Amino acid sequence: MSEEKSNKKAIRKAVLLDADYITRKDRAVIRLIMKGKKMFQLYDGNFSPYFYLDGEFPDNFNDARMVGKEKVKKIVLGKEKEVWKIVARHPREVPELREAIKQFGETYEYDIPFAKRYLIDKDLFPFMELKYEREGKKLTRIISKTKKDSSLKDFNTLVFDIETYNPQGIPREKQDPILMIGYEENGSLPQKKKLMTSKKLPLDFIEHYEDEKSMLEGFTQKLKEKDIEILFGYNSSAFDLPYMRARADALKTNFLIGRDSSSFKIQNRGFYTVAKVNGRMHLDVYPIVRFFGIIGALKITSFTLENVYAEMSGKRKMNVEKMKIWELWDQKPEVLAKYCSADVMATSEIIKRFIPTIFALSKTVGLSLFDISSSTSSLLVETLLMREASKENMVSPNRPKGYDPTPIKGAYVKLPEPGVYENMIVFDFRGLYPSIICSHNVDPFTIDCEGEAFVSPLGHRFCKDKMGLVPKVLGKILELRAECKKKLKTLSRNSEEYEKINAMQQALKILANSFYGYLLYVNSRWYSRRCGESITAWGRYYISETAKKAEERGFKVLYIDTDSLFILLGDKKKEEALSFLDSINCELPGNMELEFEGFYPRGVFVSKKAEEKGAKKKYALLGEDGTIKIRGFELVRRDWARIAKDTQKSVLEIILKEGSKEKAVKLVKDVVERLRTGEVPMEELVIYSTLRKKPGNYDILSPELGAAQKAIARGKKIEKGTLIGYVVTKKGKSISEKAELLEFAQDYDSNYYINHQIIPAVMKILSELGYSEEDLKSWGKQQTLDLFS
DNA sequence: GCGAGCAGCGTACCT
DNA sequence: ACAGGTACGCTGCTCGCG
Repeated sequence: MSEEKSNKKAIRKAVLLDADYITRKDRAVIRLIMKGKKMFQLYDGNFSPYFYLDGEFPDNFNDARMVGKEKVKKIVLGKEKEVWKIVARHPREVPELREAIKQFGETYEYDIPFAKRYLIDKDLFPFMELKYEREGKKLTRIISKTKKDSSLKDFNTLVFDIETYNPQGIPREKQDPILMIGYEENGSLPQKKKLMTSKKLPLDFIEHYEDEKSMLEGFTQKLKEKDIEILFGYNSSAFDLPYMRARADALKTNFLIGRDSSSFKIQNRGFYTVAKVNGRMHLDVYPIVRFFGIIGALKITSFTLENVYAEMSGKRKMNVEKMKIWELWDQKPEVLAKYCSADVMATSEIIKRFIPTIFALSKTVGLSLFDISSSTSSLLVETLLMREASKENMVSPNRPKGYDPTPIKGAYVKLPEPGVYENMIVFDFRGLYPSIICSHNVDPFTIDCEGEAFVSPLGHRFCKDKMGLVPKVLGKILELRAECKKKLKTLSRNSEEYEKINAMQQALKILANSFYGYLLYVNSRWYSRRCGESITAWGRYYISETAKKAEERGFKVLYIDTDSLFILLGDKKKEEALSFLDSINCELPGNMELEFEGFYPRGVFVSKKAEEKGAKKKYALLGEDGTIKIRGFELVRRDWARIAKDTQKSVLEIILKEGSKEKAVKLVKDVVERLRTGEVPMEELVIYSTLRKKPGNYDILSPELGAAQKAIARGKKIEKGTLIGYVVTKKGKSISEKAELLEFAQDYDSNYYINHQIIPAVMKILSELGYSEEDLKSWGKQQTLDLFS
């Protein structure tokens, strides 16, 4: 039976992937990106843009851009009201029409993208399988929808990476050719790894092309032939794709990678620019990895492909000097080929790790994979809330116009007494803020109500009888996550099902943890200072109450930070601490729960620099299995030289595991000696720091800015956001004068590294083990070097 | 004109 | 372009002294 060109009504099934809209005869038509056996498009012309007005029109009001209006009953800012639903002629006219109408009252939901509006109104989510009726390419009716358990393996995927000639260091797209295109289809099957290039190389994965032009054309052809549905790259939106298109232009050919033989469009989305390809999903892994970094799910300091792969897998991938790629091509092209191939492999590994969570987020939130890939956590929460608001017949609130810039009072952090301790137990509240929100019905529209209420320590009242939208949505997320966790226990690790549910669980965790921040984010629709400050006030209340009760039970509370509690076991048994835990949990409201985090035979808290007081957020704990948990120390910071970090780490390990001050001092002495004799390689002396502003916008000349300025003078391109890796050299007075990028540094200032890096990093810890104040002072005043000679 | 002392800029970290 | 709490190095200013 032929499906083509049939104008008869037909019933079909296919999976929804994304939606956007096109304009036909001045009308906006929704375009659904679907996948049956193949990806295709379906059109729905029966949907119009609209927004709401809470106010009254003058009788004679007329506007050609307004094609309809009706009174509807809605819940607006928590109150039931009659408002006007105003239907616009075309989405692009909505802003203008709203301008014309806003004088008559408060307008709402005028800034929701049209396709997003469609998905929300129809309650459609990506990866739903739709059973629908169509006439040709027109969708006439959705008969049913079911959530589909799609994952990466259901798609034809291609991961790619290009290498370019760069005799000037940075490749120039008008003249420097693309040398190779490495790619891999459908996961990491070795036989699917290939490399397109114009040199004939004795490697089994080479696909030879006559020249650069035919290689580019071959790539486009490949996407078509293999019917690629998801195209992955690393930083491909900013580099690979634009470069390929520029080369195609220069070579007078096309770069039409879309299913409809279009090219791609660069979209600016907040932080990131992403390249949108029609009819295929292009997903740039770089912004995805950045997202995981920003929310703290991936704790790394640099987001280069090399570093992400190394940190994620613990393996090192083959690397080459970027500046010398052109030389490799000329002299050792097979090395370059292997490198390119290694980049593809690394990208592919990163995809395996992160894309399942992106799928889970997409299914849960209802944004397409492409949208999720450039999303922020606030957008995720907001989309969830808007969808639920729509179901509850609520109008989504507008973003706040003005706000109080003074921050609200946040978490409680207890000042620790510096010292080395034995036998500590750490408890923490499981999802403290999310559980407070749900257990106390914290919502911008349940606040300050009459009647029964949860009263926050600040006196804000959250009513008990009407559940707010925020706790309702968050509660569902928490419930779903609990179900996932339960199911995971019944599954064997490494199974496909486990992976999928684990990814879902991770996605739900990301979402749950984003609600508190969202409520205080100044551009959020549900912004509420009073909710935010109530949450932290409850947080402070519960953690300090718990500490108080621990003290009453005879435990010494060493340290508290936000939701975690460090207690000293003293002469008590572990069981006693655990029964204390139970007693706390009996009294906690709702889904709040204190958890046993761990037992630590030994731990160290240090004092603040140049002060007797303890330092907060800086400690090291030795676990029962011998692992050491380190927080806040210089050694976890990227703006300290590796030599200092490594030394500090060794000192910590010696102190915690062996308790030997002498051994630690000996080690420090050796390092100082190596520094003094110039044996330490430059790489261990690099200090990394980001220029968060434009180089010209600083009031103060910091070392990293000094290094950057000198590099700029030598023709390097350095802009806002660049990570500067510098070495402190001998030349100059101030540190900023001495600082040079690693690549330009000729020598290093051993005095600086000894007195400003090694000594401060280790003295803190050593001083907790018997170094007296006198020792400390004499270290500071005397020639530091003498002490070590 | 110069060094000591200090405030505040700036970054990265913790939960 | 999700929050607030915190440490701390460095710069560049003020101040006191000469």
